[in-house]
Amino acid sequence: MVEFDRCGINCIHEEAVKAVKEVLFSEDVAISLAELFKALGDPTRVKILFSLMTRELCVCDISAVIGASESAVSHQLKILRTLRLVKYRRDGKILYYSLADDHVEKLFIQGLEHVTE
Amino acid sequence: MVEFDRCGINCIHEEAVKAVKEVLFSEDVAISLAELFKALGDPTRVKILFSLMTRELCVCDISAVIGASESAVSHQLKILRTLRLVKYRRDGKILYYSLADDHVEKLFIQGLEHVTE
DNA sequence: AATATATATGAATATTTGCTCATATGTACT
DNA sequence: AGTACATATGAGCAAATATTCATATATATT
Repeated sequence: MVEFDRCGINCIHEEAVKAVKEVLFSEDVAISLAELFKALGDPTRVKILFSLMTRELCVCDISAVIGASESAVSHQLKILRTLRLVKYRRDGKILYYSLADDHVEKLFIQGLEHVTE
Repeated sequence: MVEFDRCGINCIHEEAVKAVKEVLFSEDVAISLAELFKALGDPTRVKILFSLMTRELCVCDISAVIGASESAVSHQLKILRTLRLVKYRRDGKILYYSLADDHVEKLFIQGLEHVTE
């Protein structure tokens, strides 16, 4: 077994590093989690999602509510769709967007708990 | 009162827009929330935080566990510190980092629920 | 004081990202 | 078929970001 001695005796805690590494999830999971949080990590997307917590809305409504161009909203909605955070139904020319499930709400509640503390 | 008619009758749902706007949190809260999630939205920081879920670790340990340079880890730790996601205690030359509270764990659990579904 | 070590910080750089503008797609209506 | 409208998409650009490298700071040891 290779000794870990890049730092002095007191720095690298060999057992700790090994123990943590054993528990560590896969690289893939880390990346997926980061992607999810990154999607939530933009003011425009936060506002879109928060708007949708109230009720389903079309792109045009969202644009009016949050004060962003329809194109910008559409681009952001694509990201949220890809991550299955929102879904939509079509009614004629209009697409009504809504939250895909209750995960976003739960994450927002947890997040707000941290932010407003 | 100003009529909202940028789109045709069927597009902008005036009552919906007004109702949602009334409920909408402040711009500041949206930005704070986005900042929090953005901090969680990077693979390196996800790995750092996940490592710390196991036990407290020094910078050097974290670097070894996640396979990133100590400088990179230190830079990311600064961001996590600023957002009060991690704290540290000093023991001589070594700084031991740990999670600031249980918010991160809760957010990760919620996030994983969405990702692994 | 001088040296070594653990970590922090600043500058520089390459990549990513969010927006705008122009254009395309899909649906409804005539 | 042709027009209008709601939304999507692609290219281009400015701003943000994560890393590396060099240097600074803080603590311990001699």
